[in-house]
Amino acid sequence: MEKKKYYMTTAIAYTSGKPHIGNTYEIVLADSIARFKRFEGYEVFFQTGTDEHGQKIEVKAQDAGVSPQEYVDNVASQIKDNWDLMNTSYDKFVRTTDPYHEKQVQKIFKKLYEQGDIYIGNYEGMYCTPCESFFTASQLVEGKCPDCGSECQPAKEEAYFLKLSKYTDRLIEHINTHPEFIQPESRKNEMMNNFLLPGLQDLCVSRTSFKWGIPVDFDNKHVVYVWLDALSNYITGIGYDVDGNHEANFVKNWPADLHLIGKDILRFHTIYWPIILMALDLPLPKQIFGHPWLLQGEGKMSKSKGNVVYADSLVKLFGVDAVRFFVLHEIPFDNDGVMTWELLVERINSDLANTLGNLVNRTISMSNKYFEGIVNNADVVEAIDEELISLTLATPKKVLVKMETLRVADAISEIFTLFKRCNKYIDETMPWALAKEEDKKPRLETVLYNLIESITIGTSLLAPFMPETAEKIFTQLNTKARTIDQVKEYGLYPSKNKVTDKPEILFVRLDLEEVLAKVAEENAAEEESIVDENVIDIEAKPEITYDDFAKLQFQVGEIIACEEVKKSKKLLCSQVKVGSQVRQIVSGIKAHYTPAQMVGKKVMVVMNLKPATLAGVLSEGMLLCAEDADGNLGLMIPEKDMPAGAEIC
RNA sequence: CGCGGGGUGGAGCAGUCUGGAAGCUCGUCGGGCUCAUAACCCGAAGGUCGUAGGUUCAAAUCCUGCCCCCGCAACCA
Repeated sequence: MEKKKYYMTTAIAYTSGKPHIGNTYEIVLADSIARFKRFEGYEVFFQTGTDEHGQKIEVKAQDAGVSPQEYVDNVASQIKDNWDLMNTSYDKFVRTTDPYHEKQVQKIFKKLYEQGDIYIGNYEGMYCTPCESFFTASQLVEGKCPDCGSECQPAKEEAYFLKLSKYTDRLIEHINTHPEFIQPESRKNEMMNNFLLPGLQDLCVSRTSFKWGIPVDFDNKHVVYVWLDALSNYITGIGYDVDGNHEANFVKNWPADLHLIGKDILRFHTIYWPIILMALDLPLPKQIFGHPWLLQGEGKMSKSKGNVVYADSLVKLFGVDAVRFFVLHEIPFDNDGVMTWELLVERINSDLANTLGNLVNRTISMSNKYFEGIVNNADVVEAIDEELISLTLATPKKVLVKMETLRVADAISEIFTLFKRCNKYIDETMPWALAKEEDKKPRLETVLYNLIESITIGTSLLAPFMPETAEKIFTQLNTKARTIDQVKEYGLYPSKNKVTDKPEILFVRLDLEEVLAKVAEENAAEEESIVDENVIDIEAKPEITYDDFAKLQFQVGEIIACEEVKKSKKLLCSQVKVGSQVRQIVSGIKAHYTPAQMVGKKVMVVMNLKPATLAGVLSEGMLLCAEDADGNLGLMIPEKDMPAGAEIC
């Protein structure tokens, strides 16, 4: 019988830097689903990879003093190593710099252009020269660049656009008739209400402001927009060909059964990607699942907070399967999960060491102690066995049901419920008491047999999530993983089989204090290595003339009053005395100064900036601050006391 | 009235769609057991399910107002 195919992908990872545990979560989640589908009998093709083009990478490479290709080669191999470290069973690792991918993307672009879905037009907008970026009128902040604040000029640039509007109705129709298309469902409403129903603007799908991308082959000034490039990997990676000479893999596997992605990029996958596919006349993927995020302690993990955790250091501390277990178990379904060292240690101790590890250990120990490791089903059944057996047989179905809707955390919980029941069964049957009476030996054999059988079935179900641990348990029990059909039958463990005589501890109990100490040690070591790099390089702006400079008027201002701007999270409104006049100036520094701290300070003010209204409050100038890499702001204050109004020149 | 998520015993969560005795894990306290990784098993304490109203025989669950927290967006002159 032909196996049913299952094609799934993760998002491809952007190669701007080393992946942290949040990125790693996605690949582990995907891997568990892939392994489980294989267990269920599907022929799975599991694709992942890296997204390697774009301005950001061009800039990063420049900063690092290497070519973009060298830069992405390096990061891509880090990412791949990371995926391998987590023991992920992908079938294909795509890189968007792979020649076959680049070639197909060029062909896709050309095809869409030739059939009129991509047209050349003018990108009209406000152009910021220093940033080399276009902005729409609504993005601009009072005529200034939202990124750097410099003056933007209305400008036109030749660019290619994808006609989204043409396919909007079809997409809305598809989403409405396929409730499983966007998951979880709450995300579907978000996409509908925010983007689709208000109407889509055509998407600009080419860039001329940087070079690191796939060139448009019939118009070399342009490179293909990174998202068009990146999304295409889902078809190019399995051998799509624009001219129809597809590889067998594509014919077999498209459409994808699942795109697993982070919830932040749902818009690209549920709107742009389906439209691209419609334009290519290809069927749409069956399901797009936007998974939640793994947060660490207080707030998101971020480099600036110094609390980024990388998979490799976690693996070093806890082992691959403990990390896999934690991220899978801790992220429910449509809520973000939180990671703290306390939670990590708690989960490892209570679920892995106590419930599972100890269960396997005590069971094997008893087998050795009472029967030299020989397991035998003497078939001396008592009523008490029924509960264990029926739960064991019910568990596979429960797990299948949870996995059907990708509720991985719930599926794992079902398996651990079974292991807990096994522990209880030991207390109920009291093997050590049976061992004291010679004529109870057959009953004792049966009890141990039941335990080993239930553990074998539970472990077979656990294997997709914790493959290494499952393998260890099977080795200790001297048996193999059951197939999907074999877990539905009780009593397949062969009688007279011998378990290992020296069971190894599967998971060592951890001491929170020790773990925290190790973590602190590692952090300290890392900080030392970066401590002397406390300088910042920013992107250079074009040279200006003295005349340009002379246009600016800076003066010392004294803050005589300051209050928070209502309805705003970041803004403070200050009354600033400059000479004989008082200016009202709004600044985005609430996070760094309280109104009380502001009052009395003599600061540097840009006087001749066009007044603007921020959050409904008039601002007649700008207070200058220095900003560090973490976004901390410090006001510029004259080194000597100067009168309010003194010119800065 | 920008969009969205959330507020359930000390901590972390499920339950809310499809009203019908408030559940899980950890922690605390008491007990049991000794095969095992001070583990395992049993029991107890602890919650007016954010708040104020409404619908209902019955509300954590449905409706309305309000308060608080967290993302994103917008403000970062």
